[in-house]
Amino acid sequence: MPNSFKRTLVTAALPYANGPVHIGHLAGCYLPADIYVRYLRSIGSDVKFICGSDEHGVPITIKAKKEGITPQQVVDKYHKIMGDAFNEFGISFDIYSRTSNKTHHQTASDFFKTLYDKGGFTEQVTEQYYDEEAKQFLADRYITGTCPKCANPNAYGDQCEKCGSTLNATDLIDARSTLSGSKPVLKQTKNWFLPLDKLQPKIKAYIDLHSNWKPNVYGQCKSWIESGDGLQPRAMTRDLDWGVKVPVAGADGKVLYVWFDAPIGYISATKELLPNNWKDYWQNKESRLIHFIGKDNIVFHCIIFPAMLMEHGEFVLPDNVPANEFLNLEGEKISTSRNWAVWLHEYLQEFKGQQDVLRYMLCSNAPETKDNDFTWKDLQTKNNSELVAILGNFVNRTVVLTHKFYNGKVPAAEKFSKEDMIVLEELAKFPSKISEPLEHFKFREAISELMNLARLGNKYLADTEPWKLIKTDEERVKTIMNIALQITTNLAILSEPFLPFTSKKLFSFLNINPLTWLFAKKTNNLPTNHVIGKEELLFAKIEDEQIQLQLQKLENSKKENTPAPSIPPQKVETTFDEFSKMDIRVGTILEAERVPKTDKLLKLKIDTGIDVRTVVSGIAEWYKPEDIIGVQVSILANLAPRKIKGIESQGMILMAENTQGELSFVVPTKKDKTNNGSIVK
RNA sequence: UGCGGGAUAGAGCAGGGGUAGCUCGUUGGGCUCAUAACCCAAAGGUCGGGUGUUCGAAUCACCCUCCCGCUACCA
Repeated sequence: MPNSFKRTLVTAALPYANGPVHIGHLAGCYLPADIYVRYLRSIGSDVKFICGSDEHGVPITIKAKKEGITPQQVVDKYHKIMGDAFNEFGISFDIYSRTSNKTHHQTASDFFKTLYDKGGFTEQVTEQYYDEEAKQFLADRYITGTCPKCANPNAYGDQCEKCGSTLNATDLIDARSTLSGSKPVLKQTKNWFLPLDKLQPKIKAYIDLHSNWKPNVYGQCKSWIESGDGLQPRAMTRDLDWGVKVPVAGADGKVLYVWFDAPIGYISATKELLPNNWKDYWQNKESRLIHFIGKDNIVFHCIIFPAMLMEHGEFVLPDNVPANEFLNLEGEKISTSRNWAVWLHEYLQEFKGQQDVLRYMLCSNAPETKDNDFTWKDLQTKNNSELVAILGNFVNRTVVLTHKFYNGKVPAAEKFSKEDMIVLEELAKFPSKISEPLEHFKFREAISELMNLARLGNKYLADTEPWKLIKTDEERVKTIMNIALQITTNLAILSEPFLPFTSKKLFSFLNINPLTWLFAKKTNNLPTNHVIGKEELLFAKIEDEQIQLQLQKLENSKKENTPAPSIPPQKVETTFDEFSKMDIRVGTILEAERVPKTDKLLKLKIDTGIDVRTVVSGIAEWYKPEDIIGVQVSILANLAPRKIKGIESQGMILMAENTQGELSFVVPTKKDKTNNGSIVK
C-alpha cells in the first residue's frame, strides 16, 4: 500500500435486495474485496470494510406488488438471506448495513440538500408516462409497446431488443404499462439533474489522474467521457414513493434516484460503524477509498459518485476501483430471472463446511481481465488436484510424520544442510511473492503463489525423504521436520486472506494462536517441544456424484425456465376490407446474401410472379443464404418500399415467430400447386 | 452504430520488441510418509487472420474476423 495513506476504507458494491447472492457477485466483488481487506488487516493496516443492502428503486416495488407484500417485507427478507450468507461464507465486513435504515435516510437526505443548496443541480420538467391505475410514474423499462423502427410489438420503453435500437418511451406505438396493462398517459414532472456535462472537465481531470487503474476500468471511463456527446445531465430524483424522500420543497412523491442514494450508503454505513470518527475515513486526505464492484457499476463509481463527492466538496475521491468482469456459469450468462446461477445460500447448505473450496475456485478463476466461466467440473478438479492433493496432502504428511516420529512434539532444527538453506530462502520469499500481486489486485496470481508454497513443501519432503532417513540419520530428520512445520506455519499465515477457514484449522492443527503476516518471516513461531494437535483432513475429495447432482439441478432449472411462454394477446379487431389491402403473394428466393456490417440482415432477390425484386429481411440469425435459394416464401408485396442499410427493400417476407423469438418462413405446403404469384388470402 | 475489454499448448491463464511461460490434464519414470496422494521428466503452441515498421514482432502501427460488455437501474 502506498505509504502516503494512513488508513483505507474498502467498500463492496451494495447488493440489490431483490434476490439472493450468487457466485457471480462473489467472484466479481465480495471475495476479492474480502481477500484484500483480510490481507490489509493481517499486515496491521488501519482498514474498514463496508457493505450493506441496497433496498430502494423500482424493481423492489414491482416485486412487492407481484408477491402481494410491502417493499419493506421484500427487503427484510433478502437483507437477512444475503447478510447471513455473506457471514457464513467468511466475508468479513466490519459492518453490513442497509439503505432503508434511518441513518442512511438522514445521510442521503443531507447530502442531497448540501448539493441542492450549493446549486449543484439543474431542474428540468419533462413529460413522463404515468400509470393511472397503479398511480405511479413508469420507468422506461416498465413500458412496452410497438417499436417504431421494426414493428416489434414487445419493445421496451428504453430499447427494442429485436432491432436493438435505443428508444424513448414516448416513441413507442400503443404504449402499455407492464404494471397494470393499462394505457399510460403523459404527465409533466419536475426532477433534479446532476449536470455531468458541465462537470465533465473536472471528471476528466480526475480520471486522467488514475491511468493506473485496471485497463477495463480506465478504458470504460475514457470511453464515456470522450465518445459521442460526452457526459449528459442525469436525473437524481425519481417519481416514486419507495426510497429517500427528496428533502426540498415541491418534491412530494419524489425520492432520490437509487444510484444517488446507494453509494451514499457507504458513507451511512461507516457512520453507523464509527459514529464518532467516520470522518477520518471519508474526509481526510490521508485516507484511501477503494470500491470493489462488478463491471456493470463502473460508471456509477468512477464518474457519477466521484462527481457527487466533488460537488459536495468535503470528501475524498475513490483512489481505485478494481472492477472485475463477469463470471459465466457452464458457458452461459448467469441469470437471476432464469434461475441460472449457483446461489450462495444453497451452496453453503449443500457443501457444508466447504466455504474455502468455493473461495479457492472463485479466486483462482476470477474474471480479472475478461469474462470467465465457472463449471462444476473445474471446481471438482481444483478441489481434488490442488486443494486436496497439494495443500491438504502436504499438511497431512507433515502432521502425520510429526506424530509418528515425535509424538507430536516439534523437533529442534540443529544443523542446516545446503538443501535446507535453499528451501528456507525460498520460504522467506513467499510473503512478498503473495503480497506484491495482492496490492495490485492480482488475486489469481497471489493465490497461485500460495499454492506454490505448498508445492515447495511437497518437493522438499520428496527430496529429503525423512521416512527413509529416520532409519539412518535421526538428527537430520529433526531439522527436516522442523522446516516442514515452519512451512506449514507459513501456510497457515499466508492462506488467511484467501482461505480463512483453512487457516484457522491449520493454526489449530499446529496448536498455536493465529499469527499475522509479519510472523511469516520468523523462524521461531513453533518453539521446540511444542506439542501440535491431531491430524485431520483439511479438504475432502469431491466425488463425481456430487457434481452430477449440481449439473442436474441446473438442467432442471433450465427446463423450468426456458419456455416462459408469453403469447402476446390478440390485437384489436380488424375488418376483412382492411385485411384485403394486404397483397400477400407466394414467391421464390432466387438469390440471397448477407448485408455487410449487420448481424441480422439478408439481401434477397425474390421472384414474386409479378416481378423479380429485392427484399432486405432480418433473418440472418435463422437462415444461411446458401440454404434458402429456391425456397418458397410468403411476401407482402404492396408494402411501401423502404431503404434499409442503403438498400431499397421492396416488400416484406412473412415470418412466424415463436415465444423465443425464433423466426421461420411461412410457406405453402403444396409446393407444386402454388406457382409464384399465388395470392395469400 | 459508436466505444471499451479480450483472442497465447487439450482446458484455464501469465507475459507486452531479442532462446514462448505457469497451473490442471495427458504420457513415461521415481517414491511409498501421505486423501491411488507426492516428486521428476517428456510430449503438446507458425501466440485469432492479414499487411506494415524493425537487424529482430506474441509484443508496436494499420486492416479484418470472432467472443464479451457498455451506450446510462440486474454483481
